[in-house]
Amino acid sequence: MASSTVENYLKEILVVTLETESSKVSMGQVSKVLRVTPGTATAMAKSLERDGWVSYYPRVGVSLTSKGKKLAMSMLRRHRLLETFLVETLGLDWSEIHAEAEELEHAISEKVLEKLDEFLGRPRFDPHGDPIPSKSGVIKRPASKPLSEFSENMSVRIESIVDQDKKFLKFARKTKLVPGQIFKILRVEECADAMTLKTTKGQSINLGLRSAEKVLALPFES
Amino acid sequence: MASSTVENYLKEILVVTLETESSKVSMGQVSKVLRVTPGTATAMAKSLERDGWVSYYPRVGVSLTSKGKKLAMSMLRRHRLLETFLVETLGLDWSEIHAEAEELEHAISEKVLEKLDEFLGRPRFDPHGDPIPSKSGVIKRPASKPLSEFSENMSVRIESIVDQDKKFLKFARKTKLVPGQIFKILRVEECADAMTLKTTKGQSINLGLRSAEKVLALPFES
DNA sequence: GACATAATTTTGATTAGTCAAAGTAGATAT
DNA sequence: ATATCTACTTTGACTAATCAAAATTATGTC
Repeated sequence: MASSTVENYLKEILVVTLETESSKVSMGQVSKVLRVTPGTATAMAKSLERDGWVSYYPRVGVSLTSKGKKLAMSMLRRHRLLETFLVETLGLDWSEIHAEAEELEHAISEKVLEKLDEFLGRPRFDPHGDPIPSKSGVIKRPASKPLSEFSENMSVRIESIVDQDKKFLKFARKTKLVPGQIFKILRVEECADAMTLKTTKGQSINLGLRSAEKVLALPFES
Repeated sequence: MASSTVENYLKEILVVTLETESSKVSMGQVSKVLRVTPGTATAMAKSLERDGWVSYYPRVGVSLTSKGKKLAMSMLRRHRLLETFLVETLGLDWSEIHAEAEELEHAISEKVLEKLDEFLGRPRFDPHGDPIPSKSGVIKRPASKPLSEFSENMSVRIESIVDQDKKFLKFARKTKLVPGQIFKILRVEECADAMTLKTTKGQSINLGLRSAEKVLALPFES
């Protein structure tokens, strides 16, 4: 049985792996995402390796074993299903579900999760638009890319918000910058580090490119 | 912040306090309900006292401080609301909800609990018929008593099942020995350690007195 | 009152997870 | 190629929670 600490390490290692698209995650990254000192991350890497969750390459980083990946995927599934439940069923605010799911995901059993999945109608995406891994651990990542990479005059459909920063999430919500919404890219000003979007209803939003990197979208054919 | 171990100790101490109706709980009882060795219970009693959750009287036992009682009540509330949710909303089996709620109760926040309470329509009793403490920690214990203490020819209304044993819960469910049901006590045979009940529909059930002690009921005036 | 028994406490040890601070190894720059 | 900087590892220490087994204290019996 993995402790919830182990579950957290594995989940975060998986998330970083998916984000960076490189199989090894450095101890620096691990210690940063888990908010522990580097020494702690190293110590943990060793015991994760001892228990067969990861391979540890000193001074390079860790990569998930298949056993580790399986558990990490299952954690991601729990997390995203719980977030869906918290928003859809209980009506919690979008900006607070992450922390809540973070706690609950370690306590919910496979059995309850299965019932919850059924109750929710087996959703395939969470409220952020991120895909929910299937029971067998398969995850379909749609070919979305950051808003910052689209060019002027394209229409896009928001897919997900990568960032978990509370303030940004609140802003995103207020401006309807949420999964499913359609926008047209009015202007992209590389030199001014900004872009302008327009909703289908004509409202326009100014977005720094830094923030635009955090919003994934698909091209939208109208 | 109390660890979930502390939460468990306090909750179980509260449950024993309510059951035995005496304010001090001996270390023997504590070590039994929490399935730890006596030495562990003693060590824990000291640190619970250090942190202001209980008063510890060496060689006598512990009693909850008001701070400890408050947290313990809140745990009981979480537990019972979660059990209600697991049965009512997710349709889990009566016999498996206890263990599930035991895990989830440490992970659910006040905010989510509040939303859950609202979603469930602010129930006042859990699926076992046990009262759910209010947010402020008030609990109404109905004046029910064990089936074994009723006499022949009385009609009773089942209030709750004290035991958490899986097999017994399954049996209880099958024979409709569940909260709300009405039975007539046909016979009580102290010497044979058994009693016979009859449902309103005429079916009869044989119950050992040992088991009858675990079923609480109220006299029922028809 | 002395002795056996049961309950409780002490003691010594272990594991998981953590930090601070000192040490080491690679990469980078001059 | 040497010095420096940064990332990583090691070391030593701490807390929470636990157990096993020895020591202690009540309790009840004769």
